[in-house]
Amino acid sequence: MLDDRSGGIARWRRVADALRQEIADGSLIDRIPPESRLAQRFGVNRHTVRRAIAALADEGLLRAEQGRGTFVNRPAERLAYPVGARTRFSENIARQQREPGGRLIKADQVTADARLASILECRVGAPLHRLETLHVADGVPLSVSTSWFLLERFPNIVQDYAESGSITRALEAAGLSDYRRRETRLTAERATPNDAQALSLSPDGLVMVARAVDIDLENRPIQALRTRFSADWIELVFRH
Amino acid sequence: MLDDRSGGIARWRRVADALRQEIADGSLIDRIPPESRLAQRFGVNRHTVRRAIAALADEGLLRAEQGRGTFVNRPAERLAYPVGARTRFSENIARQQREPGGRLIKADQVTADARLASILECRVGAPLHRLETLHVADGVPLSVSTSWFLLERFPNIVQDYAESGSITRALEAAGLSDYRRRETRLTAERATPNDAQALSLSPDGLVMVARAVDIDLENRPIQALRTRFSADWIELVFRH
DNA sequence: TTTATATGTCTATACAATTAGACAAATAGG
DNA sequence: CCTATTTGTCTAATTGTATAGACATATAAA
Repeated sequence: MLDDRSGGIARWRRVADALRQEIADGSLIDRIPPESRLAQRFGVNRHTVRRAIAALADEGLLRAEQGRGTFVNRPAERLAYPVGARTRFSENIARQQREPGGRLIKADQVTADARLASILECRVGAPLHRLETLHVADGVPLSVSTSWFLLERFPNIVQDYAESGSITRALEAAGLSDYRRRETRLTAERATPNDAQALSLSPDGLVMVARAVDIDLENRPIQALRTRFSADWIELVFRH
Repeated sequence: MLDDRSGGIARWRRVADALRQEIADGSLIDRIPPESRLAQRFGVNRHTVRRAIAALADEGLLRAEQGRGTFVNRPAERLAYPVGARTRFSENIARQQREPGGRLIKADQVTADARLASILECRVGAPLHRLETLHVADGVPLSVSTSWFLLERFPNIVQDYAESGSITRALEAAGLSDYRRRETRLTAERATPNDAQALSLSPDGLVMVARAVDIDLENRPIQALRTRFSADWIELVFRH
C-alpha cells in the first residue's frame, strides 16, 4: 500500500538536503558540479536538480550564474558550541569572536507536570515561569530554548531576562551568583514549524534537542531547559 | 498546527513525523485519537491521516484494529546512552539489563587524509585500518560506527575485533589495558541509505553523528570514530 | 438488538511532482 | 569568431498527493 518510490519526501528536497549537508561539512566548495552531472549522480532529472538548487539559492547557500556555473556562497563551517558544566551562551559565542544576543519570544506561566516536578523537585501543579528564548550570534539565530523556573523562587525572572537578554545576568539579579549544569540529554528531531521559522531553517530542517537541568551551588535545581540547536550550522562539543 | 505550504514534504509524512515524535516522547500511549479527530487537529483529510498511520504501522509503531481504534505497540521509551571519558558500549548496555553485541560490517585499509592525520597525529597518507561496526542491544541495532586505527600500531585489530565483537577487548589484545575519550563532537543528519538499512530506520530516519577521538594513558590518539546513533530510540546523556 | 463509534475500501477530482525533450542565452577558451 | 559548456525557459505526458463523499465492516455499550 505504501509506495516506497517516494516516502513522502519530494526528490528535489532529498537532493537539496544532500547538497546542504555536503556544503555544511565542506565537501562542496566554490563551484559545484553542473546540473547535468548532479542529475546523473542522484539518478534524477535535471529539472529536479534545478528545483533543489533553487531552494538552496533561496536559502542563500548557492548562487547560479548563467553560462558559468553554480557557486557556494559561504564557506559555511559549522560553529563549534562547547557544552559543559559551566556552559554560558554569551561567553561561548564571544570566545569565537562573535556578537552574542538573546531575545525573549514568549513568556507565560504553567503548572508543573509529573516530569517537571521531578526535575525541579517541587510538587505537581506548582506554578512555573515558562520562557521561550532565541539566541543569536552576529544576528544569526543558533538556538531556541524553552526554560522553566519556579515562580516562587524567581518571581521576576521574565522581566530580568527581557532587560538583559541573558539568563546568567537575570539569575544574578535574583541573587544567584553562580550555577552549573548537572546533565544534558540529547536527541535529534525534525524542527517544528515554529522552531524552523525562529531558526530560519527550511521547513524540514533538523534540530538537536538538549534537555538539561541547571543547579545552584547547593545542588538545588534552578531551571529545566529544552534547547533546540540548528543541526546544519552547529556542532556540539563535549570535552570529557 | 501543520504548515499549509508544501515544502517538498508530503502532508501525510508530516503527520506521521508528528505522531512518531509524540510516541517517542510519551505523549501518545495506548489508544491514539480516532482518525477523524486527528484529521481535524492537523487540518488534513482523513485519508491523509490514514496514510500516515499506515506508514507508522509499517514501522511497527502502531496497530489499527477495525471498530476498536488504533494503538501504540511499544511503550517506546528512549534508551539512555551515557557518554563520557570512559564510555564503554558493552558496559553501558549491560548496565541497563540488556544484552550487548557487536558485529563487523566491513573492514578495509585507507590512507590518512589531512583531517585524519591531524586527529591521529600521523603523516598524511599513512596507512589506516577502517572498520565499519554495528552495535546492538537485545538484537536491536542502536548504532553504526566507522573507526580508523593506525595500521602500524594495531596491525591485527580487525581480526581481534571480529573474534571478540568488542573494541575494548580488541585493544586489550593489542596490549592496551586502558584508554579514554578526549572529546565528542555532535551533529544530526538524515541517515544515508546504508545506515538506515543497518539501523532498521525508515529511509528518511534521523541519526545523531558523534565524532570522537580515543586516547591512551599517555594522551596519544588511538582511534578516530564516527558513530551514528538512531535518533528515534536513543538519547545521549552527558553528565558534567 | 440497536446505536454510536471506529477502521477499511472504493470512486472521483484537482493539484503537485517528476520526467522528457527542445531550444534560448550567457560564458570561457581556443 | 566559433564551439563547447552551462544555466534558463518552455511545453507536454506521467505519476504521486490530497481532498471529498459514500458505504462496508468490526467493536463496545446501552
